[in-house]
Amino acid sequence: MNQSSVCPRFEKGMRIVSKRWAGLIIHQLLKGPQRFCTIETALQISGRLLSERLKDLEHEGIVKRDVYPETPVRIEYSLTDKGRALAPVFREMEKWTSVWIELDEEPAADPLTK
Amino acid sequence: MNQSSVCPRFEKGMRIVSKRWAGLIIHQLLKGPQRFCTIETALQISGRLLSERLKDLEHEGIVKRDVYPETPVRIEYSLTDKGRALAPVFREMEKWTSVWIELDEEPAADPLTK
DNA sequence: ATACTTACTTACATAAAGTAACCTTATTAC
DNA sequence: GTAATAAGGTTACTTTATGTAAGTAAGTAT
Repeated sequence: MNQSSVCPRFEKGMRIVSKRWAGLIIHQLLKGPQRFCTIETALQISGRLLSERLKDLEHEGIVKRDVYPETPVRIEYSLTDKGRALAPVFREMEKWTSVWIELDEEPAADPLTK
Repeated sequence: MNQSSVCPRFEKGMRIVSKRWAGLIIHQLLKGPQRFCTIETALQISGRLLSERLKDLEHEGIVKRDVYPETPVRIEYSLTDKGRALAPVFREMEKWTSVWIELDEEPAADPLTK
């Protein structure tokens, strides 16, 4: 007895992409393949969660993990076709945020911006 | 010293919209104004969380709450302009899920669908 | 007065996220 | 050989968010 009127695929997709950090990680990887520490620094996410989330996304077929046995070892994360197919979603999201999102004064470092 | 390379507006927007249930609620309201119990049933979300999330979204200027003192009282939730402006994001998301999301067999109620 | 409906709240258990310290493999520095 | 550094994690622990169930408040309807 499923009362839900929401498309189950949409629901599942939303669960994957809107999980905390997942969207920002994908958005970051849309800029190109990157290694662990680069993403960690860019998003200010902890290693623990980045590791966990990258595993989730790899498991969902959105992220690909490549090991280059150089010295020191280089591990690059990139998007699969499925991941890259999310680009339009994020483009629209960027449009929306640039029009509708205001930052509450917070920087406190540059009073001239307000 | 903000090392983050992500646009703060994008980050903030993502936090709002990708919070658990927020996206599904907005998507649901894109179909038109609805009352509490309708959303509750459609999304299979608990009253506790729906109440909390609607308040968040109202606070962010995405959702509007209208009280009609009928009998019994009717309270309708709808999207503001800011909320409706998210439509293209969800359209792209729908496209992505319809192409890339597979449902793992789960229904168990209708074996003919597999 | 009692019951019913809608729209919430409260209280409590569980799960996820955040933080910090530690581990592993390899490489160079002393 | 021992220490120090670096990448890419993992473990242990605290805090916050989510899920579940039961309860409340206002306004009828009987």
